[in-house]
Amino acid sequence: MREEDSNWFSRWEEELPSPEELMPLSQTLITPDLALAFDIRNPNHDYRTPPPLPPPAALPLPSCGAVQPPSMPTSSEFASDSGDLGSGGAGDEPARTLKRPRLVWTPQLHKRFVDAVAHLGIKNAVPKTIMQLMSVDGLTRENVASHLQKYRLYLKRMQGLSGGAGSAATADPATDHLFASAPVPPHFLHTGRSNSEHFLPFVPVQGLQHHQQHQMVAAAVGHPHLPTQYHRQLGHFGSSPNGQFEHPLLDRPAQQTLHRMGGAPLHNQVPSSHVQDLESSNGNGGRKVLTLFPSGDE
DNA sequence: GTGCGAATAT
DNA sequence: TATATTCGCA
Repeated sequence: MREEDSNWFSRWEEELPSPEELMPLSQTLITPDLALAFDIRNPNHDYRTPPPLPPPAALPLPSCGAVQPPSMPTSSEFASDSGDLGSGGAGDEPARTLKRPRLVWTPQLHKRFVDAVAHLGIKNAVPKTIMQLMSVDGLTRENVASHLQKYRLYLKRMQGLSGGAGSAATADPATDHLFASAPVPPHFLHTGRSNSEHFLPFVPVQGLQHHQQHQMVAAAVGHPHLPTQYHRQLGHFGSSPNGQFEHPLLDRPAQQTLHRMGGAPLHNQVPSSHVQDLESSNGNGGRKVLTLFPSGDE
Protein backbone atom coordinates (compact mmCIF):
# COMPACT_ATOMS: atom_id res chain seq x y z
CA MET A 1 0.00 0.00 0.00
CA ARG A 2 2.80 2.24 0.63
CA GLU A 3 3.59 1.93 -2.96
CA GLU A 4 0.18 2.77 -3.95
CA ASP A 5 0.28 5.82 -1.94
CA SER A 6 3.46 6.86 -3.47
CA ASN A 7 2.13 6.19 -6.84
CA TRP A 8 -0.95 8.07 -6.55
CA PHE A 9 0.85 10.81 -4.98
CA SER A 10 3.30 10.95 -7.77
CA ARG A 11 0.54 10.94 -10.18
CA TRP A 12 -1.10 13.68 -8.36
CA GLU A 13 1.98 15.73 -8.53
CA GLU A 14 2.25 15.19 -12.17
CA GLU A 15 -1.24 16.20 -12.66
CA LEU A 16 -0.70 19.45 -11.03
CA PRO A 17 -0.67 22.21 -13.45
CA SER A 18 2.68 23.50 -14.15
CA PRO A 19 3.44 27.09 -13.73
CA GLU A 20 3.24 27.53 -17.39
CA GLU A 21 -0.22 26.28 -17.39
CA LEU A 22 -1.33 28.55 -14.77
CA MET A 23 -2.50 31.62 -16.34
CA PRO A 24 -1.85 34.60 -14.32
CA LEU A 25 -5.25 35.81 -14.95
CA SER A 26 -6.86 36.86 -11.91
CA GLN A 27 -10.40 37.59 -11.42
CA THR A 28 -13.23 36.37 -9.56
CA LEU A 29 -16.04 35.82 -11.83
CA ILE A 30 -16.12 36.57 -15.43
CA THR A 31 -12.89 37.65 -16.77
CA PRO A 32 -12.82 40.89 -18.54
CA ASP A 33 -11.89 39.04 -21.59
CA LEU A 34 -14.81 36.83 -21.29
CA ALA A 35 -17.04 39.68 -20.61
CA LEU A 36 -15.85 41.34 -23.71
CA ALA A 37 -16.11 38.24 -25.70
CA PHE A 38 -19.58 37.82 -24.50
CA ASP A 39 -20.49 41.34 -24.95
CA ILE A 40 -21.43 41.55 -21.44
CA ARG A 41 -21.33 45.07 -20.46
CA ASN A 42 -24.23 45.79 -18.38
CA PRO A 43 -23.60 49.05 -16.76
CA ASN A 44 -25.64 48.02 -13.88
CA HIS A 45 -23.51 45.20 -12.91
CA ASP A 46 -20.05 44.75 -12.18
CA TYR A 47 -19.08 41.27 -12.74
CA ARG A 48 -15.65 41.57 -11.55
CA THR A 49 -14.53 41.61 -8.12
CA PRO A 50 -11.27 43.01 -7.35
CA PRO A 51 -8.87 40.23 -7.23
CA PRO A 52 -8.07 40.03 -3.68
CA LEU A 53 -6.00 37.18 -4.54
CA PRO A 54 -5.65 35.16 -1.67
CA PRO A 55 -2.57 34.18 -0.60
CA PRO A 56 -0.21 32.04 -1.86
CA ALA A 57 -0.31 30.80 1.43
CA ALA A 58 0.95 27.57 2.24
CA LEU A 59 -0.96 24.54 2.64
CA PRO A 60 -2.17 23.65 5.92
CA LEU A 61 0.10 20.84 6.15
CA PRO A 62 -0.79 18.53 8.87
CA SER A 63 2.75 18.17 9.89
CA CYS A 64 3.09 21.84 10.02
CA GLY A 65 -0.11 22.09 11.78
CA ALA A 66 -0.38 25.59 10.67
CA VAL A 67 -3.26 26.72 8.75
CA GLN A 68 -3.21 29.99 7.13
CA PRO A 69 -6.23 31.63 8.33
CA PRO A 70 -6.18 35.02 6.96
CA SER A 71 -6.53 35.96 3.52
CA MET A 72 -8.55 33.80 1.46
CA PRO A 73 -10.95 34.45 -1.16
CA THR A 74 -13.49 33.82 1.38
CA SER A 75 -16.52 34.96 -0.16
CA SER A 76 -15.76 37.23 -2.82
CA GLU A 77 -18.79 39.12 -3.44
CA PHE A 78 -20.66 37.77 -6.23
CA ALA A 79 -22.30 40.05 -8.53
CA SER A 80 -24.29 37.76 -10.49
CA ASP A 81 -27.16 39.47 -11.86
CA SER A 82 -30.21 38.42 -10.28
CA GLY A 83 -33.70 38.38 -11.32
CA ASP A 84 -33.86 41.57 -13.07
CA LEU A 85 -33.20 41.18 -16.64
CA GLY A 86 -31.55 44.42 -16.79
CA SER A 87 -33.83 45.61 -19.44
CA GLY A 88 -36.30 46.98 -17.10
CA GLY A 89 -33.60 48.99 -15.67
CA ALA A 90 -35.47 48.55 -12.56
CA GLY A 91 -33.27 46.35 -10.59
CA ASP A 92 -30.38 48.42 -9.71
CA GLU A 93 -30.20 46.49 -6.66
CA PRO A 94 -26.64 46.33 -5.80
CA ALA A 95 -25.09 43.05 -5.49
CA ARG A 96 -26.33 42.91 -2.03
CA THR A 97 -28.54 40.23 -0.85
CA LEU A 98 -28.00 38.60 -4.11
CA LYS A 99 -27.86 34.94 -4.25
CA ARG A 100 -25.12 33.22 -5.93
CA PRO A 101 -25.92 31.12 -8.86
CA ARG A 102 -25.79 27.46 -8.33
CA LEU A 103 -22.41 26.05 -8.63
CA VAL A 104 -21.86 23.36 -11.15
CA TRP A 105 -19.35 20.79 -10.19
CA THR A 106 -17.54 19.96 -13.31
CA PRO A 107 -15.27 16.97 -13.39
CA GLN A 108 -12.33 19.27 -13.27
CA LEU A 109 -13.59 21.04 -10.27
CA HIS A 110 -14.41 17.80 -8.62
CA LYS A 111 -10.97 16.59 -9.39
CA ARG A 112 -9.48 19.43 -7.50
CA PHE A 113 -11.81 18.68 -4.71
CA VAL A 114 -10.71 15.10 -4.54
CA ASP A 115 -7.10 16.04 -4.69
CA ALA A 116 -7.53 18.39 -1.84
CA VAL A 117 -9.36 15.88 0.24
CA ALA A 118 -6.86 13.24 -0.55
CA HIS A 119 -4.00 15.32 0.58
CA LEU A 120 -5.55 16.50 3.66
CA GLY A 121 -6.50 13.07 4.69
CA ILE A 122 -9.98 12.28 5.64
CA LYS A 123 -9.35 13.44 9.06
CA ASN A 124 -8.49 16.94 8.10
CA ALA A 125 -10.73 17.21 5.21
CA VAL A 126 -13.24 19.65 6.40
CA PRO A 127 -14.97 22.18 4.28
CA LYS A 128 -12.96 25.16 5.22
CA THR A 129 -9.65 23.50 4.74
CA ILE A 130 -10.64 21.90 1.53
CA MET A 131 -11.86 25.16 0.25
CA GLN A 132 -8.60 26.80 1.05
CA LEU A 133 -6.64 24.11 -0.57
CA MET A 134 -8.62 24.22 -3.67
CA SER A 135 -8.04 27.86 -4.06
CA VAL A 136 -10.85 28.28 -6.41
CA ASP A 137 -12.03 31.73 -6.38
CA GLY A 138 -15.65 32.07 -5.72
CA LEU A 139 -15.93 28.77 -4.03
CA THR A 140 -17.53 29.01 -0.68
CA ARG A 141 -17.33 26.82 2.31
CA GLU A 142 -20.95 25.98 1.83
CA ASN A 143 -20.29 24.85 -1.67
CA VAL A 144 -17.63 22.54 -0.46
CA ALA A 145 -19.56 21.36 2.51
CA SER A 146 -22.46 20.41 0.40
CA HIS A 147 -20.34 18.59 -2.06
CA LEU A 148 -18.40 16.92 0.66
CA GLN A 149 -21.53 15.62 2.19
CA LYS A 150 -22.46 13.97 -0.97
CA TYR A 151 -18.99 12.74 -1.60
CA ARG A 152 -18.89 11.05 1.74
CA LEU A 153 -22.04 9.28 0.96
CA TYR A 154 -20.55 8.14 -2.24
CA LEU A 155 -17.50 6.83 -0.48
CA LYS A 156 -19.63 5.03 1.98
CA ARG A 157 -21.46 3.33 -0.74
CA MET A 158 -18.25 2.38 -2.37
CA GLN A 159 -16.98 0.84 0.80
CA GLY A 160 -20.08 -1.11 1.25
CA LEU A 161 -19.95 -2.46 -2.20
CA SER A 162 -16.35 -3.38 -2.22
CA GLY A 163 -16.68 -5.38 0.93
CA GLY A 164 -19.82 -7.21 0.15
CA ALA A 165 -20.59 -8.53 -3.21
CA GLY A 166 -17.33 -7.36 -4.48
CA SER A 167 -18.77 -7.06 -7.85
CA ALA A 168 -17.93 -3.99 -9.65
CA ALA A 169 -21.52 -3.20 -9.99
CA THR A 170 -22.09 0.44 -9.87
CA ALA A 171 -24.52 1.54 -7.36
CA ASP A 172 -26.13 4.44 -8.98
CA PRO A 173 -24.73 5.26 -12.27
CA ALA A 174 -26.67 8.38 -12.40
CA THR A 175 -25.37 9.56 -9.13
CA ASP A 176 -21.90 8.33 -9.42
CA HIS A 177 -21.07 9.74 -12.73
CA LEU A 178 -19.44 12.80 -11.46
CA PHE A 179 -17.63 11.06 -8.72
CA ALA A 180 -16.56 8.33 -10.98
CA SER A 181 -14.78 10.85 -13.05
CA ALA A 182 -12.18 11.29 -10.44
CA PRO A 183 -10.04 8.64 -8.93
CA VAL A 184 -10.72 7.94 -5.38
CA PRO A 185 -7.62 7.65 -3.33
CA PRO A 186 -7.19 4.13 -2.14
CA HIS A 187 -7.19 4.82 1.50
CA PHE A 188 -10.47 6.55 1.21
CA LEU A 189 -12.14 3.31 0.71
CA HIS A 190 -10.81 1.84 3.81
CA THR A 191 -12.34 2.69 6.95
CA GLY A 192 -10.71 5.91 7.15
CA ARG A 193 -11.73 6.96 10.49
CA SER A 194 -10.35 4.24 12.52
CA ASN A 195 -6.80 4.88 13.00
CA SER A 196 -4.01 6.19 11.08
CA GLU A 197 -4.47 9.32 9.38
CA HIS A 198 -2.25 9.54 6.52
CA PHE A 199 0.31 12.07 6.84
CA LEU A 200 1.74 12.72 3.58
CA PRO A 201 5.19 13.85 3.95
CA PHE A 202 5.28 15.92 0.99
CA VAL A 203 5.17 19.46 0.46
CA PRO A 204 2.12 21.35 0.02
CA VAL A 205 0.55 21.71 -3.23
CA GLN A 206 3.28 22.98 -5.30
CA GLY A 207 1.22 24.38 -7.99
CA LEU A 208 -0.86 26.12 -5.52
CA GLN A 209 1.79 27.96 -3.82
CA HIS A 210 4.06 28.59 -6.63
CA HIS A 211 1.79 30.97 -8.15
CA GLN A 212 -1.15 32.63 -6.96
CA GLN A 213 -3.70 30.09 -7.54
CA HIS A 214 -5.24 28.14 -10.18
CA GLN A 215 -7.49 30.26 -12.00
CA MET A 216 -10.89 29.04 -12.31
CA VAL A 217 -13.24 31.24 -14.02
CA ALA A 218 -16.74 31.37 -13.03
CA ALA A 219 -19.44 32.15 -15.41
CA ALA A 220 -22.92 32.93 -14.57
CA VAL A 221 -25.60 31.73 -16.75
CA GLY A 222 -28.73 33.54 -17.18
CA HIS A 223 -32.20 32.66 -17.95
CA PRO A 224 -33.13 31.42 -21.28
CA HIS A 225 -35.13 34.43 -21.89
CA LEU A 226 -32.50 36.75 -20.92
CA PRO A 227 -31.63 39.55 -23.16
CA THR A 228 -29.19 38.83 -25.80
CA GLN A 229 -26.18 39.32 -23.74
CA TYR A 230 -26.69 36.78 -21.13
CA HIS A 231 -27.84 34.13 -23.31
CA ARG A 232 -24.69 32.25 -23.50
CA GLN A 233 -23.48 29.57 -21.37
CA LEU A 234 -20.12 28.26 -20.85
CA GLY A 235 -20.57 24.68 -20.73
CA HIS A 236 -18.99 21.81 -19.17
CA PHE A 237 -16.22 20.74 -21.23
CA GLY A 238 -15.59 17.62 -19.37
CA SER A 239 -18.86 16.15 -20.13
CA SER A 240 -20.90 15.55 -23.10
CA PRO A 241 -24.22 17.08 -23.54
CA ASN A 242 -25.67 13.76 -22.83
CA GLY A 243 -24.34 13.82 -19.42
CA GLN A 244 -21.90 11.15 -20.08
CA PHE A 245 -18.30 11.68 -19.52
CA GLU A 246 -15.89 10.74 -22.07
CA HIS A 247 -12.56 10.71 -20.49
CA PRO A 248 -12.46 11.13 -16.87
CA LEU A 249 -8.94 12.13 -16.63
CA LEU A 250 -6.73 12.89 -19.33
CA ASP A 251 -3.17 13.15 -18.99
CA ARG A 252 -2.07 16.45 -19.89
CA PRO A 253 -2.98 16.92 -23.42
CA ALA A 254 -0.86 19.31 -25.18
CA GLN A 255 -1.86 22.27 -23.36
CA GLN A 256 -2.03 25.22 -25.49
CA THR A 257 1.20 26.95 -25.60
CA LEU A 258 0.11 30.18 -24.35
CA HIS A 259 2.62 31.89 -22.40
CA ARG A 260 1.85 35.06 -20.95
CA MET A 261 3.23 37.41 -23.32
CA GLY A 262 4.65 40.09 -21.30
CA GLY A 263 2.32 42.87 -21.63
CA ALA A 264 0.36 41.61 -24.48
CA PRO A 265 -3.15 41.39 -23.35
CA LEU A 266 -4.12 38.01 -24.16
CA HIS A 267 -7.59 38.01 -25.30
CA ASN A 268 -8.10 34.45 -25.33
CA GLN A 269 -11.11 32.76 -24.21
CA VAL A 270 -11.17 29.77 -22.23
CA PRO A 271 -9.18 27.35 -24.18
CA SER A 272 -10.70 24.05 -23.85
CA SER A 273 -14.13 24.99 -23.06
CA HIS A 274 -16.84 25.37 -25.49
CA VAL A 275 -19.85 27.38 -25.34
CA GLN A 276 -22.95 25.47 -25.18
CA ASP A 277 -26.34 25.94 -23.93
CA LEU A 278 -26.86 24.42 -20.69
CA GLU A 279 -30.44 25.14 -20.52
CA SER A 280 -31.14 22.81 -23.32
CA SER A 281 -29.89 19.85 -21.52
CA ASN A 282 -30.87 21.17 -18.26
CA GLY A 283 -34.40 20.87 -17.25
CA ASN A 284 -34.18 24.14 -15.57
CA GLY A 285 -36.70 26.56 -16.67
CA GLY A 286 -34.29 29.28 -16.11
CA ARG A 287 -31.91 29.03 -13.40
CA LYS A 288 -28.74 30.78 -12.91
CA VAL A 289 -25.86 28.51 -12.81
CA LEU A 290 -22.38 29.17 -11.94
CA THR A 291 -19.72 27.22 -13.57
CA LEU A 292 -16.23 27.28 -12.42
CA PHE A 293 -13.74 26.01 -14.73
CA PRO A 294 -10.09 25.75 -14.78
CA SER A 295 -8.24 27.80 -17.18
CA GLY A 296 -6.17 24.88 -18.05
CA ASP A 297 -7.34 21.44 -18.26
CA GLU A 298 -6.77 19.25 -15.41
C1' DG B 1 -18.67 32.97 17.98
C1' DT B 2 -16.98 29.49 14.63
C1' DG B 3 -17.58 25.79 11.81
C1' DC B 4 -18.76 20.91 11.12
C1' DG B 5 -22.15 17.69 9.67
C1' DA B 6 -26.74 16.00 8.87
C1' DA B 7 -31.26 17.19 7.62
C1' DT B 8 -34.09 19.60 4.92
C1' DA B 9 -35.45 22.70 1.16
C1' DT B 10 -35.41 24.39 -3.57
C1' DT C 1 -31.14 15.25 -9.16
C1' DA C 2 -27.81 18.41 -7.70
C1' DT C 3 -26.89 21.97 -5.02
C1' DA C 4 -28.35 25.32 -1.31
C1' DT C 5 -29.89 26.43 3.08
C1' DT C 6 -31.04 25.47 7.65
C1' DC C 7 -30.38 23.65 12.11
C1' DG C 8 -28.25 21.42 16.14
C1' DC C 9 -24.19 20.35 18.25
C1' DA C 10 -19.21 20.44 19.55
